[in-house]
Amino acid sequence: MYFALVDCNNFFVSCERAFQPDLEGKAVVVLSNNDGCIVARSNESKAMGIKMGTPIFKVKNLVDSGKLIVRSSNYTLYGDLSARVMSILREYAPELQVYSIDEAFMVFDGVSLDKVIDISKEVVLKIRKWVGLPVSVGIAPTKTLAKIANHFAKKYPGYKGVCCIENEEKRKKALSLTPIDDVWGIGWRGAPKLMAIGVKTALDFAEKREEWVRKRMGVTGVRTWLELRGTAAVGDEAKERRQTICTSRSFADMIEDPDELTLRISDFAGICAKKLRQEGSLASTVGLFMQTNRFREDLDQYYPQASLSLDTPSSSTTEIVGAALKIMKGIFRKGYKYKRAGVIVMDIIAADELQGSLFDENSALREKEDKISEIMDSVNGNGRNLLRLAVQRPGHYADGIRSEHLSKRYSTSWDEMIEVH
DNA sequence: TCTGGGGTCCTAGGACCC
DNA sequence: TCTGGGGTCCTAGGACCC
Repeated sequence: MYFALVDCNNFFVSCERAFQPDLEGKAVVVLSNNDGCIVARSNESKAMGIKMGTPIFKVKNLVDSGKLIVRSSNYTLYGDLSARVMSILREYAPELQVYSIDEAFMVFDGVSLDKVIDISKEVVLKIRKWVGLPVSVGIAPTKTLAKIANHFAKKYPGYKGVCCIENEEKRKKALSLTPIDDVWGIGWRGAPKLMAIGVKTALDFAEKREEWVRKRMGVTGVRTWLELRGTAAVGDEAKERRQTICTSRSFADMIEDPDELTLRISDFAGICAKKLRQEGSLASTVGLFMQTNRFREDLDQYYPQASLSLDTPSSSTTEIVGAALKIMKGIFRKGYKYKRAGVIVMDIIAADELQGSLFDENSALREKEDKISEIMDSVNGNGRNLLRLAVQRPGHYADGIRSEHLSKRYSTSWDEMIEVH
């Protein structure tokens, strides 16, 4: 059994470059929602010492002097290119486990190593040619080792994008060259503790005894330990239905006005309802949180949160929005400046699992609402929110989010595709 | 002045029950 | 006033991931 981890290099930056080739070879970063901080870096910007998560204002002088190029995040574009990559991988892999927007494990059971390597090489060339993105592949008997192999494939051009850890000798060599904080599953909090007691490389860690690991790092630590030793212990997390869906944003400005906040929260709730319907899911509980600006120590802080159970699991926009606003009425306090809020839908079940409740007097109304929601979905495609509930001001959501360096919607808008091709 | 968003899993501790 | 022990369930918070 082999896992081949396919990972797009500097994904968001590479997506920008795919449609704007003059960005090749330059230091480029992509910003988070709201143009807040850096969430993707090209190799050139990494080499300049720019760290993940840096607030953009801290490198303002580099931007102003033209040494660093900035793009707002364009999730429509990234989502579209991701889908193209995944569909190519599905042509080659007997089983594909999509791990995130830019990563997937191809799972090969009973396929020879030579064949796995050949396929991986072909995948690298094909994605480069057909989607325009550079990808790397790491092959190994466990996912954690595949991650490490992938790291080598990215770091050393000699591998031409494909690196394989297939025997004991290579495994030990690779682990001895991997710092403990580069290991998947060992976070930035855990690594310093391990370093302090002399565990500096992945190999140091893998050679500890199981009880030693369990005592210090619990069951998750043991899982990583097993994987590093060649025993697969990480399952397919993506396969299961999502258990919560959250839509949250920071606001460009702080909000005090409850009417204003009502509009934003309605938007978030509406997006949650739409995501539920897209997945064929229903939520039983709706949660809401609001936060003041934690960086403003001069202002009073308030971080309320609460949730509400629905009588019947639902994915209706009106019901989810209604619940979120009801919670808001309960936790809103005047006099605070809110910087962030979010709606979470929880206790999710499959829509076809729902047994009609005899006590649900509103089932006819509910059916009608589902139809209304469906119509809203079909009209609201492509990010164009034309039809909304009365409470949701048209186009309002985009108003509150800063996005000053946005690339065009190359892959999803006709006008802009014509412009490119 | 400006500081992301969306997930999962595990654990400790409280509530409650017998 | 004393005040066991074990089980389950729930929740908050920590830690990790991209």
